[in-house]
Amino acid sequence: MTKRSGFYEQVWAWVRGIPKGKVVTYGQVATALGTPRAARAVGYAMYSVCDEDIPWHRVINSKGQISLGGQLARPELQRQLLVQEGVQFDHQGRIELKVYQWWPESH
DNA sequence: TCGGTGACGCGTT
DNA sequence: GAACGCGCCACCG
Repeated sequence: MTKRSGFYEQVWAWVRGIPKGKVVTYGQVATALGTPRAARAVGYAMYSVCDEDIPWHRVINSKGQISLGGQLARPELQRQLLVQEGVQFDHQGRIELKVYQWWPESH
């Protein structure tokens, strides 16, 4: 299966392991995969994702806010999905990373 | 093979 | 604290 050929597969697999009610940053995923500088590639992977099994909405930027801007899905959709899982936003529409950020080694 | 693109991150102003 | 610019890595044509 030529699956490992895609860096995306690794990203999707890692993102799939994010527990409900928690969020992670692009740079964090890149770091977990061994490429802290590949945050952009991670964002690209999210753009390419089309599986509903992947909690792409749990991946946000280091600023704790949603960027997006494409037709794929509006920021309000991601915000709604996160709120539906119990994640709360500030008045500026930002997420408290120190509260909701999840670390696989942080257990 | 090469260039352009993109849901980012960090440093500086 | 916010905004701007450069650099980073991976994928597509």
